Amino acid sequence: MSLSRSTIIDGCLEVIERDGANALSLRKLGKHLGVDATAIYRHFRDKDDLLRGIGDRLHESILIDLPTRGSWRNIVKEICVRLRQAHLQRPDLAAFVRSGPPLHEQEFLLTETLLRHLARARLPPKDAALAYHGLIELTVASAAIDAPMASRTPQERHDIYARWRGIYASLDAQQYPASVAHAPHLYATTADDRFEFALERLLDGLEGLRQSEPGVSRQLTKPGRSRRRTNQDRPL
Amino acid sequence: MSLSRSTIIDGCLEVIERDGANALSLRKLGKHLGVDATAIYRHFRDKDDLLRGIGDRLHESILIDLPTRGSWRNIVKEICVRLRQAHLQRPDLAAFVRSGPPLHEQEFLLTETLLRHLARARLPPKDAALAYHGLIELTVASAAIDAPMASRTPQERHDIYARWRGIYASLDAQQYPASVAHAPHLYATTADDRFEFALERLLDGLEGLRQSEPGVSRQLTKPGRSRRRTNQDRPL
DNA sequence: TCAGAAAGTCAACACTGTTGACATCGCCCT
DNA sequence: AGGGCGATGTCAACAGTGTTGACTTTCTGA
Repeated sequence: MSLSRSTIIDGCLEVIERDGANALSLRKLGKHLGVDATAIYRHFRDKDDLLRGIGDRLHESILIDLPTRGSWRNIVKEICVRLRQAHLQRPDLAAFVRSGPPLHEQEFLLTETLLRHLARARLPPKDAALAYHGLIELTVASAAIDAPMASRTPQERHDIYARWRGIYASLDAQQYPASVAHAPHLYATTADDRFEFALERLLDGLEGLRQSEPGVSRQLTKPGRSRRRTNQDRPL
Repeated sequence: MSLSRSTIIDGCLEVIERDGANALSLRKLGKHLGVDATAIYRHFRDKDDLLRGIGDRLHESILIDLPTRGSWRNIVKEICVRLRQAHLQRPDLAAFVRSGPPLHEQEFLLTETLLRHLARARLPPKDAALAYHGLIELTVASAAIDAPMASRTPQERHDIYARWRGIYASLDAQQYPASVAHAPHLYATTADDRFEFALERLLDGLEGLRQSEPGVSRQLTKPGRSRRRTNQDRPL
């Protein structure tokens, strides 16, 4: 039936689109492709390999047309936002990223790009590596948490968030004063806004690690935690 | 055999301790408890219910003996570290946290405690709520990512990380200069250290949102956080 | 052309969560 | 004390999963 890694992954995405990611089984995929389920094993070592392939496919969209000029902060943010976007589309994607280091070209390119811009921000190499890990973890992870919600309609999301807020608001004010007081603001914005808030704060923290330019007076960098607000960036 | 929700969860933790979390099946659990597998259905509606029970059990350890005095920052950090620890023990735990708001008393208490200390740090309520979401996401999520590694022996982890570093180090230096340059620092510390780095940076960023004490000269707070409005609703 | 590799098929294995029918135990009420 | 009755544990079975080995077909390249 002229199967190939590429056409199989196409089929996966169609099945996932239709039945959800959790419902993807090899037998169902085989039926969808008009092929025996085990034929897939001629192209992928096992299901993990297949899922990884799906992951790589989704990663392709992240780096295309990425602006090469602009503040390091904006570009890093853009990468993270896109990475999150890709992961939101396929909830279970995190399961593979989770399990290991980059194995495909797209992921290597992503790592490279991220590290390059962190170095451009004059983060010491060690900090740049740690920042890379932190950014990836926050991004991928928050996507994994938000994915189930992303698959619902905006109306459903709104209702669900409202209900959750209500749960907090109706707690016993004696026992849970802070929860009641903050209830109006919990789940009050979109999941994307919440992610961007955390991402911005993480980036704020990274700003404090930047080394001053070699030839310039270095009194600008404060040793402790500064809340310097350097790059005033426009929201891409 | 005098089964109960509590003793079953005990058995779960023992099996998980021995065979890893992914290997927990009802039949194996039944054998461990000296009981038919399906007897568990007399106490839990289904496996999800059982896993939720395990989750709640693990959350119990987070707040006990939590220092009540100390800087908001240290306490918040301690909560997050403990929360991460709890989640690392049970990889699949994230799947339920993921799916919703607090459902058990332990989680309400955790939210309350976290919000209280964020308010004590003089974060505006709206920011405190967003900070709460961000801290939870980073913590739970990073735990979900690191969990598979946590179930291995230190020696195995060391070897695996070394291999991953090697992958980056052996990339083509022309095409991936930043990756090669940073290779020695990638996966160079423990996952716990990487998490703490990201957490510290996030906390750094939160420091910048603190309001000055009412009676004190307020020149420390910068007037405008211009960037806060991103205003574009992402489609999802 | 024709050998040999690649690709697809089929049956089977060892698992998984879950359900319904059956047996048993212990507790409450008269 | 005895009768019921619900809670609990047992057993067999179902539908589903990923995966493997042996078999057959198809295609390619020397």
